[in-house]
Amino acid sequence: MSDLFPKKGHDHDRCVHSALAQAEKVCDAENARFTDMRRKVFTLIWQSHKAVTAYELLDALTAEGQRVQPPTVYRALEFLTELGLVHRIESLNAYFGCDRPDCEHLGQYFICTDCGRVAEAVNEEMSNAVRKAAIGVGFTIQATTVEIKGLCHDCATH
Amino acid sequence: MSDLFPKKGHDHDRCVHSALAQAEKVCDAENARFTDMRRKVFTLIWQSHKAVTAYELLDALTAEGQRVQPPTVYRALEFLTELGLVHRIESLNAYFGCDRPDCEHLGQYFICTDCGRVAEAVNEEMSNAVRKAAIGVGFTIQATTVEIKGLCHDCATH
DNA sequence: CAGAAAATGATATATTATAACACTTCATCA
DNA sequence: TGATGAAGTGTTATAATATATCATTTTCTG
Ligand SMILES: [Zn+2]
Ligand SMILES: [Zn+2]
Ligand SMILES: [Zn+2]
Ligand SMILES: [Zn+2]
Repeated sequence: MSDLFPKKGHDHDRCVHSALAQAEKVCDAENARFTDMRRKVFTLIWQSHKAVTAYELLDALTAEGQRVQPPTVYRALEFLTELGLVHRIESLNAYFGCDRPDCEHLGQYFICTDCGRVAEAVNEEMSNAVRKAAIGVGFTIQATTVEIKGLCHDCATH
Repeated sequence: MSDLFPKKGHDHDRCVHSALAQAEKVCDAENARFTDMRRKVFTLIWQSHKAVTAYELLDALTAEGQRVQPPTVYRALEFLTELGLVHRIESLNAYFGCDRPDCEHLGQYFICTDCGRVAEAVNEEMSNAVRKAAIGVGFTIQATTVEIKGLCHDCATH
């Protein structure tokens, strides 16, 4: 069994650090500005491996002393999702940080209903099955979302 | 290529009629009451093969002379979705009628971004791929949603 | 028919998201 | 370097989606 969800007690600061570094790189490559606000929102999203709602981010910013309004958060989220640094989980109305922003995004997510963590899958077999199903019915794919809810290995076994 | 979306100019009254008959049967089998309000909401959802929002239903009911409040619509939707007569499309916050309420629901949907129609797929290969991916990462599935957006065959070729 | 359960009505409010316009910051180039 | 336009953020208002709570009505059961 491959590791999809990070191990308990992993060095999460390292996740955040690495995510920030990758984000810098992506922004740089895209000539996009990784402004203070965007960095703050991005960092807040990366506080955990859970998906976080726009208003949770708003509250967190307020708690930090920043008094921002919804549009500010939604603009940052729009920027980050368009660059693929953050993904939106439709069934949760929530956002979480992509840990491989440089890879192709297949839109496949495992969502643990117990611990709340989200993990992105990159599974060719699923993509192929979707593609094949589409061809079979004459459908031209623009975007696909696969949201799989259940129990992560940790939660299922503890 | 198999037909997934109904043909243009098909006899939609027949879709509605058949859907109502199936719904009656399901409710009967489940000892669930297919009340006037539930039937009205169900019928409104079946006015097209598109997904429809709760507030569109509310407006339609109002236009019919019924002055109902949001909870009334949401209750009907909850009832119908729990019985599998209606499905919720997460990425649209909208609901559409299941045309095979007696089959297993795999949660696979094709959504045409041009004409707005939704079609439910029942594709074992996709399900198997999802199941296999989950096993591969030690994930216990509770529910899966596959929402595929793009162009239906009609819209792609016209 | 009485009493309990289920469904709906009604009011209020919570949650999620966007429109519109003003102001500030930043990149660019004359 | 400083005018200029584009990009980003602030601010206010409001739209769109969804639920909590309690009152009333309808239906079922005995
Ligand atoms: Zn981590
Ligand atoms: Zn978990
Ligand atoms: Zn039809
Ligand atoms: Zn179409």
